[in-house]
Amino acid sequence: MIMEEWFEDELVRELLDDETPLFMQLPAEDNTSTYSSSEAKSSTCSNDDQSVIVNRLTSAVYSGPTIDDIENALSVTTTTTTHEEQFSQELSQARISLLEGGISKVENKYTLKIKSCSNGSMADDGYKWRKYGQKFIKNSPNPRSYYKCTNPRCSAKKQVSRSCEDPDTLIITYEGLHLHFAYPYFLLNQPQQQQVQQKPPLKKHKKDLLEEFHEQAPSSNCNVDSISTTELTLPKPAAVEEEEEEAPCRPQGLLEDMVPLMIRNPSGNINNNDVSSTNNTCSSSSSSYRSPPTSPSSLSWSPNYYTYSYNTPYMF
DNA sequence: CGCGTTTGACCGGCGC
DNA sequence: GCGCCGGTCAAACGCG
Repeated sequence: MIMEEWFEDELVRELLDDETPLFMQLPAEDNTSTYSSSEAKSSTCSNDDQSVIVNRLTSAVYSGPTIDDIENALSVTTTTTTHEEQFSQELSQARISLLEGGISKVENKYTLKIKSCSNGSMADDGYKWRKYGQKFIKNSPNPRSYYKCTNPRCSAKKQVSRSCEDPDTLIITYEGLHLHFAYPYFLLNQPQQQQVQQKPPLKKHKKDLLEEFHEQAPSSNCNVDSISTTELTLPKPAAVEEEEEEAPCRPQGLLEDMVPLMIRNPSGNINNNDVSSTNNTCSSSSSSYRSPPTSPSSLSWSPNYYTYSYNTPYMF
């Protein structure tokens, strides 16, 4: 499945970025025990690499690509530049590391196993969810809760249940994407937009991007203080910026943003620093919101249903 | 009063 | 066909 491969590559790409997930970042007042996403961040990829990669990934998707186009764009064997070759190797190596680190792909879902907070609330992944159901699962003493992304344009869902083996471990299964974030990359079908897209995106300073993001999401809550730098580094097509009002495509983050970021460390030593940071963001997932919901869109996506199991020594 | 949660009913898939 | 099970819906409820 091409799209699955794309998401998998995205996952690995995220893992290659040494960035802090939104919900792993400390509040502004307390960032001493963990690395700062903006300061300590030292991506393994250069800006040029990232530009090439992002261009490669995005242009392959939203320009109405054929399967061949996507395959060519994503192929680790058909890269033509040394940058891409290097990144492909990194992708492969990181993928291997992920698998060795206990992450497995099962039935197209992202399944995260994390230690819960003492108060029982789940990890804050930076999105606002609405609980729409709860079920008692057979052979499990713990009910499973069902959440939907509150963004009316987003079909992302997640299920939260407690592990039978360890009551402190939450099992969060993400289904689908926060696709509204990706709209800018999927809606550009017009030639001029495509042309713009295929240009290397203009790199803005992180500060500028941060300000831009704040302008876009003024009502975001505390977590906006620590906006995912992944989002910030993603290029925002100029054409989209110009047409944003007419066709609201405000980024809110991809599922790939939070899941792979949560499992940032492919070698499995996601503890200590990151864990301490999650401690401080241990609020209900419904307590934060990256950006206000926008108008509904008919665009929906059949969930790219990935399963990544991840059992960490998290202590929230 | 608005928003989010709770909870029971309903539905569809699957196995027997 | 029937029952089980997981997922979804929607009315009722609670809270700020």
